[in-house]
Amino acid sequence: MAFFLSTFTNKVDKKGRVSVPASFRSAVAASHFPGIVVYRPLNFPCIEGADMSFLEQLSDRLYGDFGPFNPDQMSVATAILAGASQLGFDPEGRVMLPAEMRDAAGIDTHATFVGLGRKFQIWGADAYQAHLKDQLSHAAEAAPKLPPFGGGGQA
Amino acid sequence: MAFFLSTFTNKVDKKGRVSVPASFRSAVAASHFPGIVVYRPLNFPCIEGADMSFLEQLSDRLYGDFGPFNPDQMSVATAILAGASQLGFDPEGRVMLPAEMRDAAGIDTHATFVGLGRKFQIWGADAYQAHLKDQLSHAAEAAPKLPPFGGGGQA
DNA sequence: TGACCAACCATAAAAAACCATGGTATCCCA
DNA sequence: TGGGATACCATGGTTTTTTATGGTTGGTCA
Repeated sequence: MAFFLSTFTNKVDKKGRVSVPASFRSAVAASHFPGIVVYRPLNFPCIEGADMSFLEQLSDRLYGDFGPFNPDQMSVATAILAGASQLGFDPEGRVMLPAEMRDAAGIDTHATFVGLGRKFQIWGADAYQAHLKDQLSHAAEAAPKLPPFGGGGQA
Repeated sequence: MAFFLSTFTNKVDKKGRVSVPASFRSAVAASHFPGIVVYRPLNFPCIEGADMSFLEQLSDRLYGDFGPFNPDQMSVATAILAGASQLGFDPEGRVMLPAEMRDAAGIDTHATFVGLGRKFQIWGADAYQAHLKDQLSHAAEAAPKLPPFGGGGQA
């Protein structure tokens, strides 16, 4: 499955087009759908995206963990999957962000793409600066509670 | 997974390129991505690096142990993955260190690669001299306090 | 016809590939 | 064992390609 790293800030032109970072494009190139899938996360004022198989896996997991007729599952599936969009690349590797998502995320002239492993986020450039600060201080507390991983050291 | 040993100091040219030690290169050669992945550790003024599967493992482990929307998971993922970069080798085995990382680590003209097993660090050559001194004296005190490990005997 | 959307073309900046070189350690053979 | 040849590695500069970005054109649907 695709893997996303690093942070990139690109410009949104007046037609709403944004270049998807080249490394993100090549990450999803192998996928069945040649583009990205975006949705509104529940907990942050931003857009989240991934390749198609990530959403398929998320769906499978919801059904697997809760069963197909569980109310919690249904509400989460509706909130995420029903609002999702497939965005194809134009010949230059750009996408058009849906207007409602852009508004919801407060994306104006500059969009920041944030690689988070199997998925990524898209923030308004200014909002992300503040968010990053929060996350870093939160991570300092949260990191020791998380399971250790390779290298034998603190990451 | 790749394994890194020894210490090497190489020159950084004015374009920010550094030769990755040959033994580090061959360590990651088997990996899917032909290059290294670097990120800013939380606790030291240096750069840390590993092969791609190290970060994939970290990411998948976070997503596996917690739901995909857990706040602790998200903050750590943001701190590490969003600040990470994939650095591909040029045909001569060099990488371009991102400017912000070079600044954050105080790397000027000479970069010191420090093998630490599953991962490695990159320091400014001068800063590393001081750091090494600290670590050595600290290790002498810390070693006896470590719990015994493998083989059944005292280390 | 007018608004919207998708492809096309152009350009400047940044990144990657290419080519050349000097030094060092290693191998081979007399 | 000595000396030359050789392979490898780190380094520097130049060229080519990619990427991000802006504008323009053509088509489509209401």
